[in-house]
Amino acid sequence: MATGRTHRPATRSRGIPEATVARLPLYLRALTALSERSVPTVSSEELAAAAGVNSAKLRKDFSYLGSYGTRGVGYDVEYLVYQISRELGLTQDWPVVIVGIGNLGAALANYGGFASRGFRVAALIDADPAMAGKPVAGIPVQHTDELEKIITDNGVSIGVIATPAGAAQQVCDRLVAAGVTSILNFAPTVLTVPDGVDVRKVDLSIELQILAFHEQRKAGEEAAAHEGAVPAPAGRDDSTDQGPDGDVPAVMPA
Amino acid sequence: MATGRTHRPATRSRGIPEATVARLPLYLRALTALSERSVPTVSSEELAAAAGVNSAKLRKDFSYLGSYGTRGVGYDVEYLVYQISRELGLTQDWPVVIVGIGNLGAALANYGGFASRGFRVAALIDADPAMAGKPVAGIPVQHTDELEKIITDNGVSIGVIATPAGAAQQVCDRLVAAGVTSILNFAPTVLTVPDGVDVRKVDLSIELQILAFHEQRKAGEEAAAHEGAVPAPAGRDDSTDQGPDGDVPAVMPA
DNA sequence: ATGTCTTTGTGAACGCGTGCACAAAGATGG
DNA sequence: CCATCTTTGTGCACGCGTTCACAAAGACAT
Repeated sequence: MATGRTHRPATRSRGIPEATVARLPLYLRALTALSERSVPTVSSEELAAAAGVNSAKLRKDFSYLGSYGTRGVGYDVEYLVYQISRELGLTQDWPVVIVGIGNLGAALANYGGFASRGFRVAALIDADPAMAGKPVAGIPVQHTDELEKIITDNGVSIGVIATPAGAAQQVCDRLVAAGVTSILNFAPTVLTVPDGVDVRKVDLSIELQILAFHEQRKAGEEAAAHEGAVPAPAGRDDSTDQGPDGDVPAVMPA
Repeated sequence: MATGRTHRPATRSRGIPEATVARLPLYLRALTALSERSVPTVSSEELAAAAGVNSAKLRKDFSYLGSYGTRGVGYDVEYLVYQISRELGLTQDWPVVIVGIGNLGAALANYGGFASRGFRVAALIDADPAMAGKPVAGIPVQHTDELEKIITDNGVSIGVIATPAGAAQQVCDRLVAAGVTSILNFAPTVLTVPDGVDVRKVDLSIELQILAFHEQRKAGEEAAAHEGAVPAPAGRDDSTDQGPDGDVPAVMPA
């Protein structure tokens, strides 16, 4: 996963496990696709395949919501779409603000997945005065000075931070002070927030590093297998010989 | 978290738990910051605070890598930076390709966090012929026809998919067929890949939906607390009265 | 050299998440 | 109305991850 909650606040809620909540949007997407194809019912097996999960897990997940299936038949697609939407809170409108309209912020503003699930971009905010008034994705960018007013006027409770790392904590503090209680953070920083505020982070660099780890491991195992030797004790990949390990630190720029 | 592995292949590797691997980049970032401030050593307590985790967890994580600390003193910052970098495979160069140069793809190409950790953008690929040759982030966009050649010529093993959902699986198949074994997927789709290929996904819409769930829960609890009543048995939020629940499905567009 | 003090490294307990396997439920056909 | 067949819902066991709590290890002062 590319994300992780910070600290773990009141995670477990009304008996619905966090892991289940994280999968509900996946089910919802698969169900929406079925709904568009006018499929009336679906079995746990089929839906699980579409969502890429185990069918037993899917059934257990749904059991936390209630008994919405019919034995011998499956689940009613439309009904389940509604139930999951309601459980996730998508039957209401969620105004969000995006702070930091750089490349990423602009991409987020243009992202269709936001609007299509009840999320409405209420405002775009940037610290650069030159950006003010300039429309991005059809919405004029506003200056950071307006942040507090925008939050309160629109009743915004969800904020998206797409600023450079250096500005993220400060922006976060202002968002929280103004009333935001959920934050989606794209800046590569650990945000500190008071209790009761949820933070989820999306960190592109971390995702790539995790992939690199597994990639390196795969390369190491393959090399070992090719040489017909026992797996190297620590999985070193000395194919690019840089001398023995544990020598000069390879420090990275930023 | 915004990400989740698909299916769970050979997760556990050389005894390093997946959860630990996912945190190593976090530690690395904190350590790099300390290194830049020329801090020679750091205790597990300090570093844990900087990374936003529990100190016991951090020590246990490090114990999987080896005994790199000194009791009574802490960890040598430079040495630890090197050890984690090596464990993550960041001491070598990882050429990556980004497929789908829309708003998001362009943002990724410009993202500094890639280059700064040993990841090199080897090529940008898009299906739109009009994009071909156009430079994005200083790199000329190439057409999808060149995909296979680019992969093999550059020895690319990591691919980033930033295409629309409809094209993602097809692009994924071609990447895998050409030799890519790790994929970072930004398209809102479940990708199917053969064994031995790792997929991590970043789904902005899912992250927001998870936040909305907790946001709704918070709102519900607060309302219940204000009325001095027992918490509603199922946490319904009927403030926007739409009649009794379980009625008309509120289907979403896309 | 010896004692004290700090901090690591880890054994052990606990809780959550996952997956198996099956009984219960309902549909469907005779 | 009964038998059969499909599919759900869940009890149970297992394994991973987290956290506590403490012994061992080393630095440092005397």
